[in-house]
Amino acid sequence: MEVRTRFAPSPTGYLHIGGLRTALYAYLFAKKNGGKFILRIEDTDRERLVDQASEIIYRTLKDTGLVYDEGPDVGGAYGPYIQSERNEIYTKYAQELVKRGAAYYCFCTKDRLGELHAQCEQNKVNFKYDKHCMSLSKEEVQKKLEAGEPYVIRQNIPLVGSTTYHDMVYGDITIPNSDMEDNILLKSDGYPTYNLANVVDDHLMKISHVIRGIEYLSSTPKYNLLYEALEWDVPQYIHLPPVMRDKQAKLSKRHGDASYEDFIEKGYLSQAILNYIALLGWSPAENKEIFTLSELEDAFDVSGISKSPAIFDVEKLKWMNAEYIRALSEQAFIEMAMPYFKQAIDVEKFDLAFITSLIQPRLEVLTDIPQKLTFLAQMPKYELELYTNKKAKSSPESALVYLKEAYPVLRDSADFSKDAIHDALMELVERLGVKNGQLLYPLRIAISGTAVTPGGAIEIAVLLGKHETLTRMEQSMKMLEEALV
RNA sequence: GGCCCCAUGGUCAAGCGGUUAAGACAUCGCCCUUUCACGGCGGUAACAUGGGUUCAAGUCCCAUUGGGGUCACCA
Repeated sequence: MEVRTRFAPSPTGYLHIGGLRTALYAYLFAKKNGGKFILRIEDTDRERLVDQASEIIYRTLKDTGLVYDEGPDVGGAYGPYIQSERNEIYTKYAQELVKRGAAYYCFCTKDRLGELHAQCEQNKVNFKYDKHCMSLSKEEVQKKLEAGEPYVIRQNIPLVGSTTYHDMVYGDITIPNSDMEDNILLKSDGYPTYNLANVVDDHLMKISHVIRGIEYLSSTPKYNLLYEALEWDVPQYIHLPPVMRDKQAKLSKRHGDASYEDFIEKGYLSQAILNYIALLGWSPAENKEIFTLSELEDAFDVSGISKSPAIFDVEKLKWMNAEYIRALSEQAFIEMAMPYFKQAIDVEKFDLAFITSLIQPRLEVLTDIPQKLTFLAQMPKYELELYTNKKAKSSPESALVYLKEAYPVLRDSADFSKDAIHDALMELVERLGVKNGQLLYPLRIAISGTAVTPGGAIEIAVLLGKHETLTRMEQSMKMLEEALV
């Protein structure tokens, strides 16, 4: 039988990191097994719909490379793939379930349900619908229906016994039937609830493996009762442990936790995010961490899925992101970095390839680029104390001495290439009989005005060019002279 | 609270009855070095607790504790 998995988000906002991981695993499982990956939009809750949320889902899946074989915007043989367009189907099966005695019409008002709730609370017992409307005769039901009374259709759960199923990661799960409720399958607005819709759709769309969050682990027996009532084959189940923000709380929109798009905005690479979340709750058979999507497709296996919650660790994501940034080709890096370059410098004035060679290995996120380059656009005001560095044996006094030595060397250097400057300055170092740092450290400060720069004095001088380098040195020497009088 | 699930360093995790209990991130130290990174080398750091089973338990069973999930006309 062909493997078919699905990702079935509800369009209530951006795509959350946990949701993305679920999509990833469903995608990987399908690809690993030569199957199909399907996208289905679950928009039966008309009140929680968020405009454009579906488009965000399509876009994110495309950006990350999680290409779905069937879906609302790409079509397929089992559509429509948007639940709100499938209402007749759900109604039909809800009625079929009633016919088979697995469901029943319920006309209870909100008021009566409220009373029931209150009673249960008073008696300190768990609320459970009391099957009140099950006692209605066919004729009574028919009469109410004809009178246009609002109704829902509820699942008829057996009062005794228990239901067991096998989950591919959690093993056998058994739930006493008495702990399940007669949930609503079809709402009074005519839309189905998840309880009905997921079963009907997964069956009709021939989903072989249901991959979803652990929040469904204990309600799955209810769905299986529905499959059985309809005489349908129950799919395989793969429930996934949650992605946590910390030990206590799940990653959630409500707490302002970052979404996929937030991470992109913060300078993370799509593939780094994907790679990182792949490892959150799953570990490969071989001891390896950096994977391309297609490598993941190959390596993914259910046996590596963990059962316990995984805490999202931004520090590790940062490290992985840095790995991905470093692995970028020069051209690819420049392309991705361009918007950030433009924030800090005039890109026409600088050798971007050279900047790339300096900055690429020093980056964790793309958004760090501007602050690392601002000193190039304009010489910052700086404190004399910057010249003090114990390891380089540098002080404001020594700085002035060596700057005065370096100035003519640079001024007279016809060739201002990296090699030429390097050789000229090294010659000077040798002539003076000092350590590299004694000369180069203050030079770097003098032309950058910055404690930490991507690259040393020589690289920065090259970047700045001869004219700007000499101008900055003159200014710095002047400042030192005035301060050291 | 009922029911279900889970439990190895700060974090992700390997381990599937016999190991000096991997690896990665983070952290610390050293080396490299003109700052900062990168890179290299090394260190600190874990089987929640108590009972069993067994010649032998991180690995199996039970309990306790802790954590998560669920108990909607939400998914």
